[in-house]
Amino acid sequence: MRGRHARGGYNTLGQRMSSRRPLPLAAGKSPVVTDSPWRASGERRRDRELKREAVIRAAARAFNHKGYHNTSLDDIAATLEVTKPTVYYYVSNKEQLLFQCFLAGLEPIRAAFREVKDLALPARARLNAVLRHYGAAVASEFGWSMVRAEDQDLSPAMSRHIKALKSEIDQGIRRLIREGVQDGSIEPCDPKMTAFALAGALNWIAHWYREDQSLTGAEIAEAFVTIFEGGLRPRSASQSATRAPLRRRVRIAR
Amino acid sequence: MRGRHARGGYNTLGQRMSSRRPLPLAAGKSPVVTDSPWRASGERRRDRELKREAVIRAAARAFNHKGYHNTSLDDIAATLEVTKPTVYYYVSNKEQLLFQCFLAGLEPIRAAFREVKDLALPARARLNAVLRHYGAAVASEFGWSMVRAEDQDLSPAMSRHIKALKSEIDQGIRRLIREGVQDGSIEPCDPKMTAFALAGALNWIAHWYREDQSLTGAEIAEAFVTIFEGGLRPRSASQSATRAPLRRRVRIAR
DNA sequence: TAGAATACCTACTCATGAGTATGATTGAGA
DNA sequence: TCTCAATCATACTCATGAGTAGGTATTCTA
Repeated sequence: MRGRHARGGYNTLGQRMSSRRPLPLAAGKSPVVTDSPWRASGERRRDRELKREAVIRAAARAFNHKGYHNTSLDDIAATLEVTKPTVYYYVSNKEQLLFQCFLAGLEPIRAAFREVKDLALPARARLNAVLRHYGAAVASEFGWSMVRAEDQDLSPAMSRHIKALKSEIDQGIRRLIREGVQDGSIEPCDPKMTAFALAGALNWIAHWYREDQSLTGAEIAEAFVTIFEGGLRPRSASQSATRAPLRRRVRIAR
Repeated sequence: MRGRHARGGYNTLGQRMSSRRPLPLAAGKSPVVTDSPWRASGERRRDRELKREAVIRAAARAFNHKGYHNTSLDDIAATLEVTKPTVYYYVSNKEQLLFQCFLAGLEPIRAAFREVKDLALPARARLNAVLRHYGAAVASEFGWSMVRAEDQDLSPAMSRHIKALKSEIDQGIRRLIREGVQDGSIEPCDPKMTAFALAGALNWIAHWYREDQSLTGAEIAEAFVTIFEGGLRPRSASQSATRAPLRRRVRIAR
């Protein structure tokens, strides 16, 4: 039932589609909105997988825009210009829908880990590459489903499943950090806390990206990586860090 | 039908608020009072403000535990061992309830800004102090309401209100970063992106803190500040980052 | 001690939305 | 062309939960 989700179908999901009618959410930089495979012509076409993906993508957009609980399956159906039973024809229930969105968003991150696995680079560089993909994924239309979906909304079984997948990513990041500390490319640190900090900063993109799309997800990730790498404390040889000029004790007018 | 909650189950998270006056409740770290003001004795006491705060605290715990949409006002009432109309006697509606939780969580952060305002310290030190309070607030029982509450769940007016309050915090962080860059205590950087990264990492605590309470919120914030300050790239002169040992080279990409 | 104000409860209304039973229609293969 | 499976719609069921109407009990006050 959920067999073919990750095989090769979703790598195109996050990026390009075309449309004629502007949908509620303006999907960012790339001038894109989807049109449903239904609207195309009067005929009833048989493209099960294509339509199924369209349903998932429409759901992702709706969740991203209104949240999971404020999105009804009637809404999603209306977006696609079909009716609710049609949606249920392609997906078993709302929870599955959210889960599929989650998987679609997660896949590029897992791909990034695989891609980086055998690269002849210090671990910090490999970590950075993963983080860039991570940021792009979180800023994608599936970002909400990956990041903001609450495990309380899911059945226990599915909650466990999602937690396992998230944990896999988390462990991957920690592992890269550990390797970096070992090969000297990363300053010694607590891998667990560092992973939390990095992933948190990136995950949070899903909370504000809709408001401010002046940068792409990858660009944001790039900026974050720069910040994390350098650190806030000045690196200049002057060592002004510990002896920065003190302020005068005055109130500064706002 | 949702099962009833155990009566004394939430003690470990409990926090006491300064039961003073109509002042908003704060997410301090003082020890516990879990009992609802109702079940104390058979008599019907008249402590409107105290009871109101108990309602808000119970709501915060429930939201934190099950999410906003999965928490009914009947649930909250059951926790307090009263009925739903009693809850409505103290708060006008569910949205207000969430808003009050939000305010309760936010207050300590605003207080931290005020507290730090006139300190004779470099801006980086003042920023760190704020971030520590920030982390503690996010890990408090009001953390969920501050961080994970979706603006889609709120009326437009209230959404604007909350956004304004959040923006105030954001601007405060950016300001401290700018000051730090000017007084030389912070490495030159983009204040906006840096603020996003810092706040994001800290906000994310609200997503995982329930699962892992091995550290207090302040301790987590402390660890994060250390990471942020130092940066990932090694500072020791001996270990040049760009010259870290390469792994076996299998493939070169990107 | 008799109102009056406060505090609380029982028992509703009503809207929403997930999910389905059932039947109609269409496309593809024979 | 004829059939059957795939596709899709109409029109429901049913559970949940926000919010309320109206009454009861308790405490305060004059």
